[in-house]
Amino acid sequence: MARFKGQAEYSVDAKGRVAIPAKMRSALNPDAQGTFTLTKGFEKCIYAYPQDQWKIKEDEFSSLNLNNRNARHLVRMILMWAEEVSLDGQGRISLPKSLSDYAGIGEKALIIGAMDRIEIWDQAAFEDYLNEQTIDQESLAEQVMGS
Amino acid sequence: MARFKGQAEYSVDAKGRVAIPAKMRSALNPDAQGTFTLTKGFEKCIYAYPQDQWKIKEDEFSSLNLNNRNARHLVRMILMWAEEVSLDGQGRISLPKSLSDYAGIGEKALIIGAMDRIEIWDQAAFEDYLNEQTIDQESLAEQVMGS
DNA sequence: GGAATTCTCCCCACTTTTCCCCACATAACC
DNA sequence: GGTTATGTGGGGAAAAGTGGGGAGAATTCC
Repeated sequence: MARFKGQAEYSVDAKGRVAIPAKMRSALNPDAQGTFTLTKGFEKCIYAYPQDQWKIKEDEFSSLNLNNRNARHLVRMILMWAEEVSLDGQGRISLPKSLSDYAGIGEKALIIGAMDRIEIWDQAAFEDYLNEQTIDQESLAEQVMGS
Repeated sequence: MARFKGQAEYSVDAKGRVAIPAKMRSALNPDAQGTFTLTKGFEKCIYAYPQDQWKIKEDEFSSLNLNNRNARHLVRMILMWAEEVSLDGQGRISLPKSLSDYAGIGEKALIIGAMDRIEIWDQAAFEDYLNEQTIDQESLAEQVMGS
């Protein structure tokens, strides 16, 4: 499994393209064939799953009980925003308008590696997100990971 | 497991490179392949985990439930600052700008061995840290390690 | 239905950064 | 005292990031 980490601030050009950092590209599983599935993040950002990881997600969805109304809704919401994109010769992807609007992405994007996915944030939106977090990292670590 | 100890004061060159003390290099597990993952320390310093140690950390993260908002935030905060670096032919690593800014690293860095990781401090910042510590080492030992 | 326009994708070119290698100085060791 | 290992500095090749032009497909408009 590809494990992404690190951050980078890259510019979004007039055509809506962003480069994926070389370090993350090299962490990609060859199976992913330079293809990502983009979708809405839970926070105000875009999630980019490499193709091989997305397959696993899809399997999870199909294993849900779709007789349950909430499950149906969740899957619908996730899939309706999902879009497949590929790296161009320069290692960039182009962001679909609907998603970049949702994340409020302007001229500068923040690319963050987060384990099995890459997150794409607008720089200012990410700062807002940080300011919203009231709990400090030390207490959080204690709470989430145990003592 | 590699166990680092000792300290050394090394200079940071114009390209942001610092040497890792030969003693610590030789304490490295061959599995680490001369590669470290650097990340933000809780104090104002950089943590450097050898690759084999970092793998263990990552396994912990991936076992967390990422449907939980706090867990997502924690993983994001930790991983976004994580960066992989390798020793060059001269036994140096180059410090990413984001991390050396955070730790306030100038021309002189203090390298400290701390069990499973190496800590990289700015010399002046470390002195400040020492001055902030009000409790003396003896009482601290008593408090932390028991009688 | 055909022409014009827009959009998408692929390719080329330039700039900056990164990485690798070589060279020297100092210190440790035999 | 000579030799080896360690720390420091810098030059140059290669890769990464950025921007833009142009062919082809899709869409719109008349």
